Amino acid sequence: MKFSITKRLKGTLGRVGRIETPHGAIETPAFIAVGTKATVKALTPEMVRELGAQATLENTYHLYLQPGDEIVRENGGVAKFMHWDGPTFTDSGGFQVFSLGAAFGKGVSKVATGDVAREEDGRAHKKQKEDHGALAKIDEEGVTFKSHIDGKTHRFTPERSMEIQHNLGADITFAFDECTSPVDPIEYQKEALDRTHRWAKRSLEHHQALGISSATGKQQALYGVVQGGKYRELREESAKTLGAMDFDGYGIGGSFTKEDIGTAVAWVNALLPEDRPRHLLGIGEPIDMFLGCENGVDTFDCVAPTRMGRNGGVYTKDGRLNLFNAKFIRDLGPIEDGCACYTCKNYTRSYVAHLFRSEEMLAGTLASIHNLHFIISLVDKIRELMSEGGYFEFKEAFLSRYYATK
RNA sequence: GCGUCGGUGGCGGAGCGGUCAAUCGCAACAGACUGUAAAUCUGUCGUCUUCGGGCUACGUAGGUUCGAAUCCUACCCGGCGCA
Repeated sequence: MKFSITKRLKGTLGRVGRIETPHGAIETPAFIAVGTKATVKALTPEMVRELGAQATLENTYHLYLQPGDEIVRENGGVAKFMHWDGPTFTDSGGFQVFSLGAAFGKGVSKVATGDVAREEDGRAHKKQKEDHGALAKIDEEGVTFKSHIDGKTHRFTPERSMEIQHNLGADITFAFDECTSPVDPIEYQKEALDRTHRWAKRSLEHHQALGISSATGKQQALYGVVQGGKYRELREESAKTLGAMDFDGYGIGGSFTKEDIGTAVAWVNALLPEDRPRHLLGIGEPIDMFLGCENGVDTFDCVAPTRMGRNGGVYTKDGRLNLFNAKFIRDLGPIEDGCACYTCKNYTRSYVAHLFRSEEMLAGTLASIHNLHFIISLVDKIRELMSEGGYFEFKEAFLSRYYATK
């Protein structure tokens, strides 16, 4: 992998650049589509390409459990397996340590808002009662967890995650980390951070020992993952510690409070080596794209566009809409006026609302196309303006319209 | 005509003397969703409300009872069976 910076946004940490991987280049900043189980849900790779995605991000935990990383390797690696002809990333499975461990049954989102500690997500709570507790337990060596599919016990260590990711064969991989809960106390955040740093070192050493991907025969890049929650001293310590290691790039892992995303990213990126790309893990609301880009993030990934899309939520320049609302039943306009996506060029809100109400699969497909196109082209626009000027004017106009009271 | 079973909130369908404005589905209305245990989940869902409660309700009309969606009588309507 090669990374080059072509332009900087004056007075900020922001930069415009290019990541070259064995399977193609990524112009940055860029939004990466999430395809956890080797598919961007509801979309074919051709659709994903057409709506503007430059790369996709798959998941180690999910593909290890199903179909198994050996099978993906036999298929020539995850990109070939899923018929995606561009660059790919794989997350390490570290996030699942959080979502199946600390966050299990507590309704704690990675982006905390308000009284998360006391709120209980009904769905997770119900599942917890069925399954009698968290599925993951952490120790110094790694994580023991139960499959959410069949309950069987498995174990991940940094070394194991690297082996699996080498079998999956993505161009860019991540070190095995622990994503803490936003409600964990600072003492635990510190303990987890130190462990994540030891895991980072072990990930890097094992990655180097493994050499080229057994699936593709290509050299893979490895990103270390900065943690530290909302605490500045921990974030900075993490950036310095990992920055001193020989990673190809860096992931910035959550957990933040919503207000702190921009500041936490700035603390970290001020200290990370400038010549290596940074990926902000799992962040994807429109406002976050601005905060990330001007604070030196090069790539993002997030499930929000596709998950929300499947649930009837769509982004527009005038804010988010819920296509299940009665007011759209007879709305003959496109989801978003002036949008160039396939969905908006060909269908009315009325039609897509009908598909959602009648539970037709195409609903999720059309909404996912629009949402991914929306967020990808937003980041594309940001990249263009960071390079050619007009970024701040655009940001102000966009956000004031997006958040205008309707 | 006789017999029999049944008529419950927008729909389906529980309840069969009190704790019933009435379990539960569906539909409807709104909300949540940020490295995907997610085509998932949550709330509201007779009516009025100063959110304490009030009012009207279980085909219709009477009756029994302290008390009825639940028991009795008549009638109306529907399914089935027999003529």
